[in-house]
Amino acid sequence: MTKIKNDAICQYKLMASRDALAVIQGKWRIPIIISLTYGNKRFGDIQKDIEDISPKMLSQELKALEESKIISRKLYDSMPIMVEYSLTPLGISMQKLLDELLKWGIHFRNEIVGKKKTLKRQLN
Amino acid sequence: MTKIKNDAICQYKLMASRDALAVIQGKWRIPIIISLTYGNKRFGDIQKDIEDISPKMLSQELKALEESKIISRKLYDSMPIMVEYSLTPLGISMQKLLDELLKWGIHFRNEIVGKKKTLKRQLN
DNA sequence: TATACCTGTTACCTTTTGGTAAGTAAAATA
DNA sequence: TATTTTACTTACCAAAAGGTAACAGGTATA
Repeated sequence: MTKIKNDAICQYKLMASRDALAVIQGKWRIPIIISLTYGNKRFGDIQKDIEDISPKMLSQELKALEESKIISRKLYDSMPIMVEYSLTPLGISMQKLLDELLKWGIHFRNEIVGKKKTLKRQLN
Repeated sequence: MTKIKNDAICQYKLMASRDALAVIQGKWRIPIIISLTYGNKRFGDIQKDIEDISPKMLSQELKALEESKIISRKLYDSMPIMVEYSLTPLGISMQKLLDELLKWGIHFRNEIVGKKKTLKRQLN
């Protein structure tokens, strides 16, 4: 009986994880979201944060994130054109998930790669 | 100055997220890990949890997770051969990350798909 | 001997993801 | 007039990820 209940919970969790993964999946979406947690940014700003992303991939992934309602795009009709990207409330709601991802990424690096954590203090 | 510090933290976080993503990436690894949080399991058990995974993919991803030290494989020399997979301490250390991933997945589904959360109570 | 169980493997193919390089459009500046 | 800036787009290609179907090898059971 507990087993059956466990199975149901497991199935539910598997479903939820797949929903989340579908949005997160790929090499660039999480980095883009992280970049935007440091404030609204323009296309070129994100490119500077994520040094090795090509304009093609950035444009493509920004569109996907917009469709998923994670970010929003605002066009300013200024001198040279200006576009600002920002996190939506749904994007902001990923904060804890991102924090845990980062924490674990650092933990993993320390365990496996064995490197020291020099910036640890700054991350409070 | 705060900006420069922010940039450094941002770069550090981007690095950590990429470390984590490299391990998590793909359609099947997170589901496999979730399945194993419900106890040690055999090849066939995991296949039953994750209905649409093929033996090829399961075998391939189990190997990858073993190499990343997330899971371990134990062979029992019994009647029909028996192999048991379990989470290592490093795998167990993903629990909070998984919890947040699941929480967000449910949140996302409620926001976007608009479905009701019937199993919510059972997930404490 | 034949069949079933368990844990995979192999070959082959399709789809998705990502990379490179070049180009575009509209306005402002030299 | 030519160049710069911003924000992309397009065409083309390579690599990675994933799917399908069949098979394998060892043990136990009918």
